[in-house]
Amino acid sequence: MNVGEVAALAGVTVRTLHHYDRIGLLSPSGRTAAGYRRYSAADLDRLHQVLLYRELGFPLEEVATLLDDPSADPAEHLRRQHRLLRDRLERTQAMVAAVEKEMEARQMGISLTPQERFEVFGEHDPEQYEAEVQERWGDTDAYRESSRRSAAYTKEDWVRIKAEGEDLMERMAAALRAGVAPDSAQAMDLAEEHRQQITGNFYDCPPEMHAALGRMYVEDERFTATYENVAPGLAQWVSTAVQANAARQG
Amino acid sequence: MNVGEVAALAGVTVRTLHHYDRIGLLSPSGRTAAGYRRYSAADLDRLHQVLLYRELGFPLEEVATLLDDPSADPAEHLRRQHRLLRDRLERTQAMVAAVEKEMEARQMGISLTPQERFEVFGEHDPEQYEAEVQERWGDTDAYRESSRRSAAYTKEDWVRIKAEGEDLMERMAAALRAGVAPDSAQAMDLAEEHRQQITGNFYDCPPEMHAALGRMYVEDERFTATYENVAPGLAQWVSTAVQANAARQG
DNA sequence: GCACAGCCTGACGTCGCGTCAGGGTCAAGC
DNA sequence: GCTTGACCCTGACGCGACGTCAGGCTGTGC
Repeated sequence: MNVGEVAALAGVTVRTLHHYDRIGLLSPSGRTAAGYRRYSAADLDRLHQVLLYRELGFPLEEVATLLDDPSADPAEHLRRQHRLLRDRLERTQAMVAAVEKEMEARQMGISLTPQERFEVFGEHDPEQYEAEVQERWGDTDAYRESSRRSAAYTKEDWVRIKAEGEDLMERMAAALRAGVAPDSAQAMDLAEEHRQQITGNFYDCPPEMHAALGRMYVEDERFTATYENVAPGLAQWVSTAVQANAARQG
Repeated sequence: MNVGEVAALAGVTVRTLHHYDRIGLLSPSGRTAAGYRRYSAADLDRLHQVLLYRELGFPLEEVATLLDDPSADPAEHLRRQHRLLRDRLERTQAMVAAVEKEMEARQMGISLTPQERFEVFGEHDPEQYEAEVQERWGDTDAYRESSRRSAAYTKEDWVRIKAEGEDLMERMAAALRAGVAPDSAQAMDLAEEHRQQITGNFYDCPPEMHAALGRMYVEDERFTATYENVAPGLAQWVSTAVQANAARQG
């Protein structure tokens, strides 16, 4: 195959292939009399490896040493790629969860600390800056309160959404006080309404995602506090209802 | 907060913050008398947004226009980030699946086409090279079908498929050890079962294609090794049986 | 008052290509 | 046999997003 064909097949530019040739990362196994690059099936194979490692963030020089390592058979590359991809999957999931948490926090009128927000980036020691931040941003509650107000009163939409959320939470609290079991149909309906509210106002939230969110309500003290503030035991009640609803749907 | 502290908190270098200041992407809201950069909570907020969009592959200039767009409220950024992250999640999952597919294929002695391997990269026009693929790699429909079916496979499917394959191989080895002739009806039945297995699990494999596959078992050392590992002489035995079966059917 | 960590502003280097410029090649059609 | 247009070649410069000094000012603890 010629460069153009390979480029189109692999989804890269011709210039990229030229570059890889120049730096010795991927030199086509043949040339025509006129000097045209000719790529063999083995070359395509190598290109595939190159692109995978590149996608995983390796600098090209490192990719070359990896692929030229004679002690590494293809299966080893597959295993490594698999491991790295799964790492990445985990990280992306963590980031998705972080964004969802932030959305949820906004809806509930609480604001996360900078530490929480940056948690998903780089693996620094979470303890390290905690004291300092406390000192600088003052009492975290006050800081949150100020953020809450500014966030709550800027947009009208926001007010409506928040009102809907509070209305639902009130009805959930009422159900709890009335002794409705969290795994009853009525509780699950309320949970489903909660899911619909998220889906309608924020992002598509399938049942499993909702279940994960529900777990957060009891695991994260700030969410717990918000619910407990409305009615004691509500966090656990909602969490159970949400998960029961997810199980019902799944 | 000073640059160094912000840098440590956010997991970036001081130089990066200098850079963001220089290009006007993130200028700290204050400076000390000595010219030290001082970052406020709002600056951290913006930095967080910047890092998220950067992670998602946006060039910095575009990040600036996104964040400076007065018509986009925070919730809109969250929704966009959420959408993009979920896209990325899907893509990564597809890549993981592709690597797993390659691993399983290797173990089963089936090798994938370059097209299948590159599928996960860039969204090139699938029609574009169809003719060429047809010419070079054989029947397109068969390969497309293979991709289609494989795409839907879960991990359990793979386990099952692999187990079926191993079971059949074991019975073939037993037949070989029992002295069953490779061109006997019994051997041909086993070969036919092999063909059905491919057709059921991967792609429609008519007898002629199966015969070609059979030839590969002795011609390609990778396939040969897989079979010979189970029982000496098995590669040749299977190859003969497969071709006898194809002749019987044709 | 001094050591030493931390901050500043240039300014040049690097990586992974993008993007011309200037020129040869190849298959098709007239 | 000649043109046309798509494709290929090799420089060579440009660019984005920083890394990495260099040379000098600042702020804090002993």
